[in-house]
This record gives sequence, structure tokens and C-alpha cells, in this order.
Amino acid sequence: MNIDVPDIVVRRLPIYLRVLRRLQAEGVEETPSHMLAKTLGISAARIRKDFSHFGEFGQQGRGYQVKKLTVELQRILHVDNIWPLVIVGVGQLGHALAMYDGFQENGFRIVALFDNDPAKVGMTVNNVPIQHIDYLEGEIRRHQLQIAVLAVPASQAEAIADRLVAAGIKGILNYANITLRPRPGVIIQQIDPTIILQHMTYYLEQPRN
Amino acid sequence: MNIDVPDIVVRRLPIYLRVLRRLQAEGVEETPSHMLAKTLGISAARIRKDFSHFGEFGQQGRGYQVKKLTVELQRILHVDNIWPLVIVGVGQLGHALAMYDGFQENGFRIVALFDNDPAKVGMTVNNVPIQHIDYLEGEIRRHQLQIAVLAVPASQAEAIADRLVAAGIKGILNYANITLRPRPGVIIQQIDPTIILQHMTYYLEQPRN
DNA sequence: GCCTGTGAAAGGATTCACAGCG
DNA sequence: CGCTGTGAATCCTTTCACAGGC
Repeated sequence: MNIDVPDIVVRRLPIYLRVLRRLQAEGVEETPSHMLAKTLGISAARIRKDFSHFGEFGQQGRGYQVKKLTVELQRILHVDNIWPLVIVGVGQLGHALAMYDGFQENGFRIVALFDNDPAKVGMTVNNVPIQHIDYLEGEIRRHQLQIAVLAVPASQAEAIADRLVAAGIKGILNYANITLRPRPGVIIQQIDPTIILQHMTYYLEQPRN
Repeated sequence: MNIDVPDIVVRRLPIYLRVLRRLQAEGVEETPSHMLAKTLGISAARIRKDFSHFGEFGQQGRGYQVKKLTVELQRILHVDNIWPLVIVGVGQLGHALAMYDGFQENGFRIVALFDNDPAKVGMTVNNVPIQHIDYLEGEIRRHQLQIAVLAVPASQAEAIADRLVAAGIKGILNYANITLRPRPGVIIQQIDPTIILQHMTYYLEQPRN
């Protein structure tokens, strides 16, 4: 049990949580670390060490109670309540994200959508109305939103990120294919499939050509 | 210069490449490591050390030539030719991915789309026809495809992954919110926004509630 | 002077291996 | 006996700091 937990450990917690929820859905009530380890392709020691940063959740000789561990992880990750989200940019991608059920299922609720295209304003996606981006700051402040999903073109991403941060956003999930400049006090994470694919191709051999 | 390069270094190369392409688009011809470092929010030493695994690409007193370094990184990452891709699952997300320009722009071309819904078969997205999933293995073998993007429901992901691997796929980019069982000789990477958001919330405080 | 490339040092993360408990 | 939790050992990554070159 340790006060300051390495970020690399925190990153793995949501992955553990996802497996545990799946086990729970399958009716599994307890599981030892080496079963989780096998499912995830990592070592059992790492799993036990990771949990040990937060307390003692297991039972010798038996393993972990799935239900109990799930609850603990949700508490640790602050996902024991619903987090409201805003999505900025309702193009193809933003639209698909707004329709995506996974957010709801994992404790996030999309409460606002913004776009700069007047033609889209007033339309609703998944029962959430699209508002003009002029109202971005007002809505963030009104709902005290902390998390934004950024799905605008790369050329606009930095400028929108500045506006989000100025309005009080503390976490940005960026889908634009640009590395956003770091901002103090703000957690910025990136999703870019081409970055991941280029990492893969390092290990692959181009066929003919 | 080293034979075996740590994976963590390889993971950063696509990020460097993206910044360099951006600099090139802006007309910047050379840049020192500390400028790249500042843009990315990491240390200059790390950048120089990363490059040093592959050779000596810089000039003392001047930095790196953007054009030259770009070419070197593309070669190292095996993205100096076009990689063909297949997308499996053409729901909201698969559709958005099929429309996404970023793949083309970064050296990937979508050559086939598959879905199990007969109503979708025959429709085209971005000029690529949707085929029934029965033809999956045949097309993968015919085009000798190595990379697949998986955008099917979580419940089907493991089964489809098995089929992909049996047909010769070596890299899977998985969008389903399940951790796929590891398969020997296959690189599996995951994109799951809720995992990233749950990592963020660890560092945020839930407001009232 | 500015900047790279790199050994050496420092700092982290993972695995080992086992005491201790149910 | 099976499994957790954990110090110790190992392994890996980053930073430091500077020689050497433009």
C-alpha cells in the first residue's frame, strides 16, 4: 500500500476492470491472479503488485472475489458515478462516437454536442442536440464539465483545445491526428489509429512491391 | 546504434514522424531535438537516444533535417510503401473508419470491407464494396493482407480474430471493447475510448453527487 | 556557440521467490 | 495445498552531462 501510484499502474486498472465486468457477466464469482494474467497476457505477479498499491483485495488460497474487486476498482478510478462528457465536432467520427453505446455502459454520459456548421445545429444525435460552437464555453461552465472529446479537423484542434481549457475542461480525449501541445493541469490523451498501425508495420514485412 | 530496439522506442517513432510531416508542411527544413521535445512535451535527450538506436541522423550545431529524418523514419517503420487494410464490421464505427481520410494520408489503403448483415452487402463505402463475411478468408489470402481493423461487437471479436489469424493476418487493430486473447506471432492493439477515459478520471475529482 | 550522440548514473518497473495465511 | 502480498533482485528506461564536431 503506497501513497503515490505510478501512472503505468493506473493505466492498467481500467483493463482489469473490463475483464472483471466480463467475468461477472459470465457468472464467475472468484478468480486467482494467474487467470486474469492468462487472459490479459501479462504476469500474475504484476497484477498482484498493481492491486497492492491500493490495498489487500484478495484471499490467500482462493484469489479475488470478482464483485468486490470490481467495486474497489470503480471507486479507485472514480467511476462509481456518472461522468458527463461533451463531444466537439460532429463529423463522421463525432457522429459515430455520439452513437456509441460504450460510453453509457462504462459510466460516461454525453450531455452536449458542438459543431461549427450551422446546417447541423439543431439536429439531434442519440437525443442530444447539436449546438453551435459559439455556445461551447457557456455550456461547459453551466454543466461544470471536466471531460471533452475532441473530434475536429487537426487544423482546428489546438484552438479548440485552448477554448476547452479556458472554460474549465481538465481532460481531453483527442481524436485529431495531431499531438496537442501539453497544458498544465490538463490530462490530454490521444487516439490515432494510424499511429498504432505504423507501430505494427515496424514488426511486419512489406510483401512484394 | 543497436540491433534490438525496445518496443517503447518503436512506439514513439510514429509520433515523431507525424510531427515531422507537420513541420515539413509548414516549410520548416531543420529542427533541433529540443524543439521536437517541446512540441511533444518530452525530453530532448530521449529523442536523441531514440534516434540513436537506428543511426546518426543529425548534424552537430544544427539539428535534424526534417526531410531526411522523415524519410529515415518511414523506412524504419516500413511505411515507405502502401499497406493494404481490411475492415471487418461496417456498423457506425466501421463506416466512419472506412470514410476516414487519415488512413490514406498515412500510407494505408482500405481494400476490403466485410459485414455479416446481408442488407449491407453490395453497398459501397468510399468506393469499397461491402462483402459478406463468408468471403473474409478468401479475400485475405487473395490480397495477402497482413493487417485487419476489427470493428465488430465485443461478443463476436474473439471468433473473428481467430478467423483473421487463420487466414494469415499478422496485425489486428481491435476497436471492440474486449481484451483479445494474445495469439503467437500476431500483434494485437486495442483502441477503446472508455479505457482511456477511466484512466483520466483517476486524476479528476467527481464534482457534487 | 549550438547541438548531437552517448557512456555513466539515476530512477522505475517487472519478475522472482517465498513467508504466511486460509 | 493454493494463492496472496511483498521485499529483494533483476531488468529496463530516462536523464545527466559532456566530448566532439559543425
